[in-house]
Amino acid sequence: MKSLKLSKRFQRVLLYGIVLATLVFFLKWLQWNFLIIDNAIDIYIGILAILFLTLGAWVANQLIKPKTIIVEREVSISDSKTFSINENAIKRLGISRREYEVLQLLAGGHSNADMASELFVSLSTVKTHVSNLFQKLDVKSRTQAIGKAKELKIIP
Amino acid sequence: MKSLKLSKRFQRVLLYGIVLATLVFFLKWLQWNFLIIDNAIDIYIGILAILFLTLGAWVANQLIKPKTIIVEREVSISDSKTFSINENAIKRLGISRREYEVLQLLAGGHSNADMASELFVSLSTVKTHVSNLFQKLDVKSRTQAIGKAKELKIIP
DNA sequence: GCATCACTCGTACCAAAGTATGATTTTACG
DNA sequence: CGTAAAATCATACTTTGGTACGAGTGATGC
Repeated sequence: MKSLKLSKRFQRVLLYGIVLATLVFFLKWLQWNFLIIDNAIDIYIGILAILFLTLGAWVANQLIKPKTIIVEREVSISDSKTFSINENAIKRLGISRREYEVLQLLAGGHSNADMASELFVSLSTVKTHVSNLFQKLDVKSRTQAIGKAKELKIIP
Repeated sequence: MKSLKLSKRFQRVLLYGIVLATLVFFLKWLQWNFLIIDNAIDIYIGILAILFLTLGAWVANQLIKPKTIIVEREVSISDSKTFSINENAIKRLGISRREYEVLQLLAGGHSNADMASELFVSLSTVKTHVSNLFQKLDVKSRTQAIGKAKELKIIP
């Protein structure tokens, strides 16, 4: 990467050199021509001035470090993107994998029967998981469970 | 603001004009001096070139528009501060004041009996409100009601 | 091999949630 | 003043949620 950059910079410097050389030849030619016409040196100087002025401007434009103005713009990020699961809390409460699945469906508004179908288990199994969850979360209903789970950042 | 900017720009242009005029006088003086020395025109041209090259570079440096880089900085804004109640949705769904109170307690994880105590009404009244809420929110359980109400930004 | 844990399922029972219907009282508005 | 919407309550009923207890299975690790 760095060698490439140096090489590019070298190429640019070479280009400037060639341009300058060409310019010098052009000037010599101009000088030769205008020497014939007397008192035309002012015109010659004018052309020369414009040329070098332009050249200087161009070179400066090429070489000057871009003046950067950094504008910071606040971007609102919804919590849904910022959210990260607090796996620590899950472990601390001793919530198992299956129980966590149930918790997610629970928070999604599914009934026990729905979850049973979704997870291919019986209704009683789901009830057991739910009951165990309530004990671990220290709540007494699914609505409270949802609230607490969100508080603990267990679910989004 | 705009008049100030224009005035500043004008001042700058005026400055450039003065510098140029001074330079022209200087050149004339140089020309006068070097005419005495024969074949010294090359030196004269060299000085002239360097002068204008520098001038061009300087002018370019002054005039180049600063490149503006907008950096978007991600700033997390918590939803709690961003949140505003969507009263429009409440009206659209025809949710009454009392029903909304019930909805808030509902989302807080309270049971029907709890809400009855809290609102000083009977259990059946709460049930009626809850049932009406479900119809208006088009859901079948309190957990779904909470989810939908949050979706619609009716509750935080 | 045995203990432990996660997962599964069943039964039984009670509490709570949810529905349906009807009725009364308040409140707000033209 | 009358009326419509909101709020209240009751009763009866069905469904769902939640608890308690027991029990079988499979995987893991010492």
